[in-house]
Amino acid sequence: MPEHAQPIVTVDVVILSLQDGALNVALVRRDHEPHAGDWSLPGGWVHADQDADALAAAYRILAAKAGLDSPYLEQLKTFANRHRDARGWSVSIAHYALVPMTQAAAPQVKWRPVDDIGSLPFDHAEILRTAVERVRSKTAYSSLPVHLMPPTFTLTELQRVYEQVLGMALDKRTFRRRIEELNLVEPAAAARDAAAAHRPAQRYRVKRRFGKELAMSDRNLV
Amino acid sequence: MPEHAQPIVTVDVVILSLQDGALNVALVRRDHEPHAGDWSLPGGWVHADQDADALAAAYRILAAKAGLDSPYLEQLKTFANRHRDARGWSVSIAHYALVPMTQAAAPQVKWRPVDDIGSLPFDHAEILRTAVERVRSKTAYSSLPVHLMPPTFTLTELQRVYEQVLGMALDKRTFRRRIEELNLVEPAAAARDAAAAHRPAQRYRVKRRFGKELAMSDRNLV
DNA sequence: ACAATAGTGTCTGTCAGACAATATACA
DNA sequence: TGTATATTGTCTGACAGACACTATTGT
Repeated sequence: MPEHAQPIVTVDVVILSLQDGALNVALVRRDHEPHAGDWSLPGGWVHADQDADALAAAYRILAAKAGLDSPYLEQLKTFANRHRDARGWSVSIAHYALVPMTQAAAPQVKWRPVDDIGSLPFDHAEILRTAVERVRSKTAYSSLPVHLMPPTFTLTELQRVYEQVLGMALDKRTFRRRIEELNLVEPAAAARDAAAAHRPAQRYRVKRRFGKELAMSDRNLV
Repeated sequence: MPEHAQPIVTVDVVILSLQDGALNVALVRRDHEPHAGDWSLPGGWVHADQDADALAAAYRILAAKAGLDSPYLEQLKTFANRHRDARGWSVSIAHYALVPMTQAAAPQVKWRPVDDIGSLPFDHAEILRTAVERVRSKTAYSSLPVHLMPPTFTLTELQRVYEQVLGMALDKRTFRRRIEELNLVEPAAAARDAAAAHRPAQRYRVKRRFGKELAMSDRNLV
């Protein structure tokens, strides 16, 4: 067994969703010192007796601290050094989760735009930056943003979400060609937009096999 | 402080190099139980008193257990669950390192082709698989494999290394166009190939600013 | 018919891959 | 000159981006 003092191990989760047309992160108030009462990323100790692995711990934290479920949760990176927590050498196995924009969080959660965050405790600002970079990078060549969508959506709505995540305009023709190549969505029968003074859009849903997976493109989507 | 039993934290390093024209991994014999005497990935406890962060621990392990230095060492993924080590819930912050094919390892190191590994202790086979996947993936759109090269090399040699890492043939014209676009290498003056009955190749070296960095392409290299 | 958004057709410049032509060593 | 590898030129099919045209709804 180890001869050296062992580090503290925690799991933190960057929960991302769309609110008011912008990528937002879920923050919660810290229960304990240090930084008690400050808004921070939800996180917690590994519960060795109940968490099978780090991913399970992240799902537990997502549910317990934010009241959310996620169709896409994965490990981001591990932040481990002697400076990030004044209590000593500590390890945060950081994860990130995408949550559909229609899902309601627990009342203690505050959503904040990822590009307009004040300061966060520990190295949570760096963890958030890393998560947003990862999401933007994956968005460019995969179906990642569909996990931010409601159960059915139009292609125009999906394109808006890609644009909001990437922060840039996309060409309609190219975007639709790519989505078709990914073989990602199928028409959601009979459900059409509410009446409006223009042609209604076809609504789509993500094909079942991409429920928890990603469709990857070998070339860039945008 | 934590109310729950804390996991064990280790750092493991997947050290990759080219040997005999194939991607190889460095294995060492384990000192201690469990699996004492078995060949495994080099790893060890975090030394909270001397390692500033996980990356520093990986560099320490690279030097101390394999006698190597690496121009490219980064975090891979963290393997954390209750099953990987019979002693209990444990965390391995896994890293991977590329080492130039000309660098000699310590005598206790055994190089093994990554596609022909027997069984490895713990989940080291899975860690190795993940590392090789990552390297192949990054090779497709970045300059990663230059860190396997000796100080100077020809473009043909560089192409062979890309091909050996990816396991597929590349088109010469396309490859050279991409490398030029990356603005990655510069001619190594006056150093030309040994005499041979054909035109000698220009030798190149990696530009200084890519010594520890990667050049990324926005499209695929291959 | 008009307005507004959805959806599709198509042109054009760019470029990856293929392949050929030229260059430069030594024998 | 012949052989072998290096290096560069160039053709062609594919396709991303641009843009316009058609489709479909309510007013």
